[in-house]
Amino acid sequence: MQKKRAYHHGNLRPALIAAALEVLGERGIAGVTLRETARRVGVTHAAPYRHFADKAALLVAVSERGFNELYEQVTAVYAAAGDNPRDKLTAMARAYIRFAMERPALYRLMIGRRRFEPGEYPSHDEATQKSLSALVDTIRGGQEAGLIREGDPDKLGLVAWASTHGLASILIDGRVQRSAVEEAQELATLAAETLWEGLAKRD
Amino acid sequence: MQKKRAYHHGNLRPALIAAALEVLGERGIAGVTLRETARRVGVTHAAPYRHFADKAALLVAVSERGFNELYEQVTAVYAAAGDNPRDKLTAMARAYIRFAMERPALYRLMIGRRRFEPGEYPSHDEATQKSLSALVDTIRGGQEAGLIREGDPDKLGLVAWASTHGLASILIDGRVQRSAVEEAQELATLAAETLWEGLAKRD
DNA sequence: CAGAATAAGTTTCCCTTGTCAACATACTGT
DNA sequence: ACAGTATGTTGACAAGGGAAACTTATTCTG
Repeated sequence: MQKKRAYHHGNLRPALIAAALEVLGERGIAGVTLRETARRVGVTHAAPYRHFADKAALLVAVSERGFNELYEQVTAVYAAAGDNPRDKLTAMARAYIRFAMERPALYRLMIGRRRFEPGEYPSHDEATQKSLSALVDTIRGGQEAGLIREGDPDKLGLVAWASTHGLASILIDGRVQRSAVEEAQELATLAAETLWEGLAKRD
Repeated sequence: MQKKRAYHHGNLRPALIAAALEVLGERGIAGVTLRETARRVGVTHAAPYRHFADKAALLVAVSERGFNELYEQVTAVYAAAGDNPRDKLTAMARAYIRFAMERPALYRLMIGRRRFEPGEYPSHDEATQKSLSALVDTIRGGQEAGLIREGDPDKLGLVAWASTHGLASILIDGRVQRSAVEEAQELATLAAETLWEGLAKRD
């Protein structure tokens, strides 16, 4: 069944998302073009409009997939790490940084200036939220265990996320030389530990 | 002298930078177009090429200006804050966040994916470095005063910068509701204090 | 099972943009 | 004055996003 690809592709939407992801990896975010994406799937440049309102919608879909993958990776290490909130935090930071380092363009797409109003793509919002929940959970857990100081867990979570995201962002944008994944992991650990100390409850 | 604008503009280069900065503020980074910029200055669409190799070069020039302004604002509060490194750090973080909140598109341009190879625009590299020096200086100062733990000041500075930049980035990309400048300042303070605690030397 | 809807692609067009080449004009130094 | 050089202008091109009109498959009804 050589899938001669009749008039109808069959499942163009996911195919487009995959192709866009591919282009994203090869040429970066500015290199993602509706036409090139369509080309790769073997369809004309206007075909995508049957599945996405516009280019932004396609990018949002790609971004959403990215968040889902990030979620999986982060929760995996979250579960694998011991009960110690500190270890969980460090493990998550490392996984987060690793994700960003391995797929910089995707990460930038996900985290960069949002291309839509909140509520416009509910499933994307949801995927974003999910990805961050483990972090806030950890902080809440640390507070309950008396290890982390009092304070709105959402705000503390924001601070925690910010420091990790900031490091990822700086690393992938090459504003710093040490951009090898391994060294990045060290820095992730350093940042996570610094963060933990900063959040810790003082006796 | 109505500056009928003869054939020669006179100082097109700075005018273009200013115009681009204006467009950047109004329409965001994607809205900055060579043609629109030229239009605002009252010059034809190809004129900019006499002063900038391409669009990227213009954006780099704008970014450089941004870094110089950031530098001024940060060093101003750095100097104004007392001798206490902790206060200096907090003041700088607040100034940094304020800058980003007030000119989000410019900040994104400055800090986003770099559009050139290191060394390609030396003066830009320099402006970037300068802007961050105060931060590393503060950390070094804190170490000398025995307030901050040992460790490579550059690495600690990177962590410090990361947490501030991360917060700025999250705030301006609207991934969080509280985006008013005032509330952002509170978060900046929280982040800076957390950071300080994380960096502090334990007895 | 025959149509009629409808979904999914395709062709054509249009407009904007970045960039380049060829041409025009103002300034500068001699 | 005038050649040479900056600095602008015109015109052309290709690539992209997007819209409209047209074409095929699929699917749903009676």
